[in-house]
Amino acid sequence: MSTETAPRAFGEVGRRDTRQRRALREHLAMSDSFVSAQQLYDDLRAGGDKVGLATVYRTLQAMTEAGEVDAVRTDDGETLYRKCGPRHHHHLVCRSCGVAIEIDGPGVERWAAKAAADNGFTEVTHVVELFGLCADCSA
Amino acid sequence: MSTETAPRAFGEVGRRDTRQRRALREHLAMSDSFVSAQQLYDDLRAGGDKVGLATVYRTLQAMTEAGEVDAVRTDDGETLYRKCGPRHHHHLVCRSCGVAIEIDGPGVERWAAKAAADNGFTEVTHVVELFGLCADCSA
DNA sequence: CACTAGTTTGATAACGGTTCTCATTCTAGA
DNA sequence: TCTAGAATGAGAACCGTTATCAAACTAGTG
Ligand SMILES: [Zn+2]
Ligand SMILES: [Zn+2]
Ligand SMILES: [Zn+2]
Ligand SMILES: [Zn+2]
Repeated sequence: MSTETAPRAFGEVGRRDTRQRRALREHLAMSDSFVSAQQLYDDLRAGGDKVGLATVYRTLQAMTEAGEVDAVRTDDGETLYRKCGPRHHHHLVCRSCGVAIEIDGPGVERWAAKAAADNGFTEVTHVVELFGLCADCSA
Repeated sequence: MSTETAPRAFGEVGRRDTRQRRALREHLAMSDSFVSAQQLYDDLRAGGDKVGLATVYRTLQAMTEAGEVDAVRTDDGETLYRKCGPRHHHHLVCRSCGVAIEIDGPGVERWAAKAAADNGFTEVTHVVELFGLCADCSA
């Protein structure tokens, strides 16, 4: 017998619980700002955690695919990551400090779906993000 | 006297009318699909136009800043360009062939503005694009 | 038409963020 | 305690894009 069951063990991503993944998850859980992989790498190192840059990138990518974190692309091509709530939402992100607010747009979802249907498009995904300067950074 | 007036001469971008810029503009005017700089470069070369890659990038960037063309970023980091109508609009873009339809979303504009205001954000811009498979590519 | 100042071009090097490589380390279950 | 194989990390490779800078070209001027 001994049929293999779901291999998932600890965290959501991957099957093994490593010091590096724990550090990353903890760091992300503490912040409500979007951060880049580089930034995260620097922060972890500064905090005494020994992590490789490749691991940061790999884990972040895996977490994104697993839906554990959200990712947005900045105008200059950097990808920023954030631990978000589980429901579908969009973001209002500060270009200066990265702080983000989750917002939902029920109308946007409907609008997107209708536009897709009206034009015969299938497998449509939408990218809907707001970038600006938060109250603090506006001052 | 002889006060300098607006230096703009021919096209919208830059002040000189060159063979390369003409070729680029013509090519863009003929297509309603989004294309990458690389693609554009290959197409122009294949069509007999001698253009340098740097020039394609430079011109496309300038045209984008001037509002002469629209640009969207794909998931894999490429920037695609398209000659669009003058009014503010969003896009429904085919992931496979690049063909795009201009759509407007009055509700989206209002929603974005309200979210920004409600949260004290200033200088807010929105990125709202729909990606899918067009009717042809769906088959 | 000839001349020239200053813009534009293009081959190529450099850049920056991200992904790949692969030998070594570590985890989790037996 | 052992071990299979998952995970790590230093550095190389990658890839779209931008910078460099001498040569070519444009658009006025005389
Ligand atoms: Zn989110
Ligand atoms: Zn801010
Ligand atoms: Zn457009
Ligand atoms: Zn809009």
